[in-house]
Amino acid sequence: MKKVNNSAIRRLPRYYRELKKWQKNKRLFASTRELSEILGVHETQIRKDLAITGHRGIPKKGHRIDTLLKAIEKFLRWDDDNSAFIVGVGNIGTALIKHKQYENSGLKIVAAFDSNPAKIGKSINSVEVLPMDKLGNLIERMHIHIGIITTPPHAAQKIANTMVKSGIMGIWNFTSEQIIVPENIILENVDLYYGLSVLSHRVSQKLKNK
Amino acid sequence: MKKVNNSAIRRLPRYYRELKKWQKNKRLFASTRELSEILGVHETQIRKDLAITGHRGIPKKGHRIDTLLKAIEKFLRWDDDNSAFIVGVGNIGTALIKHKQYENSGLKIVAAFDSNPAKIGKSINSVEVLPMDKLGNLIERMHIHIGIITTPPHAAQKIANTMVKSGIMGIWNFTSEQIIVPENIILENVDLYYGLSVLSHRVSQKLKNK
DNA sequence: TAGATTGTTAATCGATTAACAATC
DNA sequence: TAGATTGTTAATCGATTAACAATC
Repeated sequence: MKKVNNSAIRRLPRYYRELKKWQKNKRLFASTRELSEILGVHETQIRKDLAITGHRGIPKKGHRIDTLLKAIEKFLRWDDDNSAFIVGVGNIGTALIKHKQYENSGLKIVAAFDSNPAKIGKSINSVEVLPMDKLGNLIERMHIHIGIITTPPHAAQKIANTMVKSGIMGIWNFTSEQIIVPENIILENVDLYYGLSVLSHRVSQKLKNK
Repeated sequence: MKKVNNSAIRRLPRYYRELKKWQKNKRLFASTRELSEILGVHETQIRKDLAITGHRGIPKKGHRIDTLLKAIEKFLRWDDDNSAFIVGVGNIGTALIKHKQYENSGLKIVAAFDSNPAKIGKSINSVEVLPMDKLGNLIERMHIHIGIITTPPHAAQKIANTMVKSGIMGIWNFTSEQIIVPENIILENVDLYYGLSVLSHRVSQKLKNK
């Protein structure tokens, strides 16, 4: 089993988004040098990252943008069935649902769930909001593999349990709750405040040295 | 100049949040062993991270929670003036404003800005929404050091320019736009979709191997 | 052809983990 | 005291960067 380079996988969508822009401007080739300058990622790093997709560049010209985009899509399995359910239609949940079409991310949010009766039955970008008690059943029936949790933290563990029991394979957790899942379940935690401590620490440091 | 360990700084708030919970449950001491088990961070890692705050644990007992919390606050300068302005009162912006009090993050959002006249004048959690044209002026007058950008991507660079010109020192960018700032400005980019590619890649991998 | 840009191997760097003496 | 837990030094690991031959 060849080991996967998660750092590279995380960076690929950034390249993808930038390349999409270039494509819109009718450019045909991209050199890692230019990507490097704009994205602030080391040139060699980008070459290695692109290498994992199997795409080959042409010396002196760079990478053909159209085939490279396809290679990234293929490598990240954006053509596969990445249907997901989202639970919690608050601000973050709504943001994710609304962003889904113009972020090229390979994710398809097919339904939303909320416990608030005022929200149930409504649609956001044609994603319907359903009552919580349908969650488990629909995961099973629709063979959904990815669950997104954007509820208040206290509700997160219970929802995760339902998801796991119904056959979800990966959970994308936006709450600050430390969710516990069986070992075979893939869990990605998103901490909105992750970078803040570094930012404020460095700003304070700078103020002090003035 | 001793070098700062950014990885450790990013992890400290996680320890902090967990310890706060323990404190609420009237616990007085915390061992790195227990923290390690709950947070899934290596025991030695936690010891090293806590060491940068200068706090010392007691062999056989662990760290006194109350003094440790204070030490983390002090190290991360949460007592300093971390007043910030936020620009863009959409879903993400609103989420950040609403979360501000119960997330212990040392950040104080003191005003919001938006270009939508329908939003101007309103308040979210007693944070007033002001018109965009007041941004630069108020940054200067109120000596704000941190700016948060939660607008659509296309507006981000212009706002960053205004912020920089008015004296902002750190920018927390939630848009997918690659903002360019002078070298002396601290920039933290948040990519909501950062972990998604790894999640969906691993889920696809798993499905294939079934 | 000459030279720009590639892909890859080797070297460096930094972060994580292991080992262990110190100590309440 | 005995032993649990600390803080730190050394070893490992993985990711980043440098160097360079290959090639369109």
